[in-house]
Amino acid sequence: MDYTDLNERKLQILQAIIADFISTGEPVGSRSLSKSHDMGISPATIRNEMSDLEDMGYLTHPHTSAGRVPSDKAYRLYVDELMTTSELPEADKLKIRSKLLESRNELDSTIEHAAELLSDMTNLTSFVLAPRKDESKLKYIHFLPVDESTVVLMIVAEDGQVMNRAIRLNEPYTEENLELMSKVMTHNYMGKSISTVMAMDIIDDFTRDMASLSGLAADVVPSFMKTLEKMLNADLYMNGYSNIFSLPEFAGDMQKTQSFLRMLEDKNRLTDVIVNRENGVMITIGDENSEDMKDLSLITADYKVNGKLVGRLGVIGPTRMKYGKVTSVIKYISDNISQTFELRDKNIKELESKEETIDERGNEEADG
Amino acid sequence: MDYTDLNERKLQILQAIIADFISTGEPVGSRSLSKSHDMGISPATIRNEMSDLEDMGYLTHPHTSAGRVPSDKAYRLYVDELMTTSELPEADKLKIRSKLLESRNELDSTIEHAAELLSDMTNLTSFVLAPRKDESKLKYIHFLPVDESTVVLMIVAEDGQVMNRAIRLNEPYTEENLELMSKVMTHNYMGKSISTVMAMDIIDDFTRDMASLSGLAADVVPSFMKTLEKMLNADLYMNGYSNIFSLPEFAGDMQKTQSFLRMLEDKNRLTDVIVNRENGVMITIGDENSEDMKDLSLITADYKVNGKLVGRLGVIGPTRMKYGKVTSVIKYISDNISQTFELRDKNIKELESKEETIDERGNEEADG
DNA sequence: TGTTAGCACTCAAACAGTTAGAGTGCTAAC
DNA sequence: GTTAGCACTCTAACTGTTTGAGTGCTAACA
Repeated sequence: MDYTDLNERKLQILQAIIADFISTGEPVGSRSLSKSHDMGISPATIRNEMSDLEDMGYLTHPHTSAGRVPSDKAYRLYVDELMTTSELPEADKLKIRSKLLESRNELDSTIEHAAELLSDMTNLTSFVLAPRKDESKLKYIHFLPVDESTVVLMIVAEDGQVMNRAIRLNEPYTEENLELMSKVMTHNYMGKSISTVMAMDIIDDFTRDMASLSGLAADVVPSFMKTLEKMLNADLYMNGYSNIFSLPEFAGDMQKTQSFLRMLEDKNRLTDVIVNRENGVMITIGDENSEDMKDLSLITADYKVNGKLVGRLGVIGPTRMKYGKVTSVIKYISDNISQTFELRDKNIKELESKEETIDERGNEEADG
Repeated sequence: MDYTDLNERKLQILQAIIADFISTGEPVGSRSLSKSHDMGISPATIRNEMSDLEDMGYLTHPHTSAGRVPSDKAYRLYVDELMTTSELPEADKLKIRSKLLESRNELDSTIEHAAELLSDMTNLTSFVLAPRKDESKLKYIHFLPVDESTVVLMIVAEDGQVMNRAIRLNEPYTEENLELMSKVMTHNYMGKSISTVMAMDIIDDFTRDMASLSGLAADVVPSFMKTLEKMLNADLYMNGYSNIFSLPEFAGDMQKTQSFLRMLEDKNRLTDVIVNRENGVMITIGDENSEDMKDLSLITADYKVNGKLVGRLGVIGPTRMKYGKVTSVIKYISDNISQTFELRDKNIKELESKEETIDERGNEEADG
């Protein structure tokens, strides 16, 4: 977008207003602005500029005698043009690195840790979407006996995702049945993406390749489909629900707090929103979001495992948030998740030549 | 406990006060009490009795000129002696049955549904603790290859619980290695309870039975232990966080709401509390709980799968709750989970013929 | 012409005073 | 033992007032 309608001074004033408002949460007035940011012009002049900025839609006015508040448009400008994304302090970086490395052998806990870090460091509500699997390919399908009427279905994807589900059967089965099903289904679906398989006619495959098992199909197929669906609807880890209580915009407003929490409780909806975002770092502000989030901002970023985009993480909070700081944190964390999981491959090569020892020193790597 | 210190009339008055307070949330005064419950004595007499009840610790007084509020002791008496647990209306029963049957082939979703039902019908925050596995026995241990440096560890227990975890290895492996590990570990640990295995010296077993794999042990053993631990720390599903916003005791009190939600966010702590409760229906009121829940009440019950106690569900909310109604709902749901999973073996046919009618009617009112 | 000082005006928030209502505790009479 | 009556208490709701931060406008100034 083009912001040539704003001259240098207007930009400067707008930036000052946004900065002040972000840090205090109070509408900022001309007088206090001219005091705090010593910019060599009088409050009256600032007022004139503010008035112009309001006409242009960058500022609003809660009521006649209140200070100015940045509009969503102003935040957009700020994020695109004015914001300074400062480097994260070394202490924060260290904290992130060490916490992520702590669990680097376990994908799931890494993801949980990432959510914790994110909400702790931004003081907002964070979420991490575990691997996106639309295009991940199936590798095994396996049925395991549990008791006479229960089996476990296990699906393994090439990217390491495993999902299982207990299925209660209404018909008896034999171990041979399970073996056969496992083999045939693995053969039929391996190497195919989840969405491809979901579009196939599984029942048809059953009757063609495992006619003797058509009785089991009735029990197994729906669960199989649901499990695939669940693999697509990746888990959403959330953290820091109650952080909003420390924000002044929610402090007095039970209504607002309630609707925020209600919105967060609808995980399917939220997952949907998150899944459908653009890749890379994406910031959406206020009314750029859907109706039920029009007072909120979302910042998301992706992380990779082995160079492939697999998951997404981010925060949600009021439009008044420290965009610069938050963006830095999110970027650093997502890069670090990716790195944590990429290092490994290189490391192993190194390891193989050097043999041993890295394991003990494991904690200090990922430097630089 | 013995409540012989209370004569008939005191009991009657106390019951009336508790009933009124539970339904309105407002302190109840002598005058309004004598009006609403026509008990043939004057407000003055009631006042005298109230004063006695206060001396005995059954009532408290927010301030001089306010009505009386039941103390935790009063609720305890109410729950033990006075409460009437009415039968659940048929509509509610139907709703519960049909929703649980909907997912009867999948243990996990049944549990989720139970939590949803519970919070919907009590308007409180509900939780369901998935199967308790302290004593469940291991059945298989299996390692699956994913890529050159990742394997999936899968542990299956006799009760059908499956847990898996991706492990990243710092050493290369071969499929034969995995086979061997799977076989030996299954052989060593099958039929043993999780806690027994956790107490064993796994590393030692490795060096004895799979000396050639001692290199892998360093990567595998910690993850194996953690996975067992995770199997013990059963998942806690929660539902209805935001229900408390509709309760007057929280409505004006941000502080209280915040601390409630913060408490709920500490899932480990909460799981601990729930795990350590007594079997059967257990109600704990106010200061009978630990310090951080001293303004709250908990009601829990257990559910069974195949006749064995496996999980626990319940609600948490202010001490002012509809103990009778809530208890009925919890009981009905827990019995129904147990039944859903037991019925199966007996006469599935019978169930299926009934199920059709329930299913149809269930769908009408499902998901608004 | 852009900048500034001054001034009238506005509004929310904080404060103080008042009233109404619901309640208590005590006492004396029934 | 029960009750009516009464003085007293406290909160919640309401009123009016003040204060302070802010605006918009106008007229003077560089």
